[in-house]
Amino acid sequence: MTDQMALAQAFTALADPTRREIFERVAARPHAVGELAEELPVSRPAVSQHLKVLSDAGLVTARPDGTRRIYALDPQGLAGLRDYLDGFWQRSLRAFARAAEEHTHTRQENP
Amino acid sequence: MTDQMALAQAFTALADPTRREIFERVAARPHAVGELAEELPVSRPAVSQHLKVLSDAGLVTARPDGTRRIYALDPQGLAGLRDYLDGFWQRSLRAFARAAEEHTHTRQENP
DNA sequence: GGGGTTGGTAAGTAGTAACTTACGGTAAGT
DNA sequence: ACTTACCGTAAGTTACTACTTACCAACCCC
Repeated sequence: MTDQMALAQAFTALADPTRREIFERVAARPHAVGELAEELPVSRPAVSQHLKVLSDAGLVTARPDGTRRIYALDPQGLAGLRDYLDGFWQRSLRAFARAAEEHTHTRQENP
Repeated sequence: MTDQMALAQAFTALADPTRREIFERVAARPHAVGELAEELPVSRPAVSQHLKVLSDAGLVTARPDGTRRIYALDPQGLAGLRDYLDGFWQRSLRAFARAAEEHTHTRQENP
């Protein structure tokens, strides 16, 4: 439930190109808001709003440093996303293997 | 480049709740379009449009069966998504460890 | 071949989301 | 204390997207 919500938020957050760009830069190394705004073709408030979405999705965290706010990656959020995708991946493969097996049986029974 | 495009499409595809629901049902077992439309609170054309997005993202494939079209999961697309996320995860962890190490050195040099 | 399924596409609409400018609020330097 | 730097939020606009109904094409059964 909550995992589903968090996952949906994560996917939604990473769906937007600008936000994914911000996320990747933050993941590479911590960044202040102004730094990101200088490197990107959007205004600083836009970056701020994107960071809020990423933060709500649990993908990044903010650390105050004077008047600046240093945003860094939140490994927990990324780990959760990865774990869910892994589980989903395994479940899908099982279903796939099962379907293939049934298909083989059908073919053996009706060649 | 192309991987980036595909990844963006995959994230965008899975960002929508209805589309993720469709994707999960298709991943569990192959479905026809009408089947999905019956189980979901949206019309059949809506399901068709969602399936087109998922198909363009390389997440599902369609197999004609008479007048019906059976949609099944595309393991390659899911594998690509998983691999990219894994790579991204490892890169991020490395950057994180590096930053932590530098932070430790700083603290040791300036206790 | 006609009637009945099954699905993809076109056109139109309502809701949402990404962006902008403008403003307020907090911390550091002089 | 006053200014300066940095950031988040509010309000408004534009673009996109998810959905609907209507229509058309392809395939199976009689």
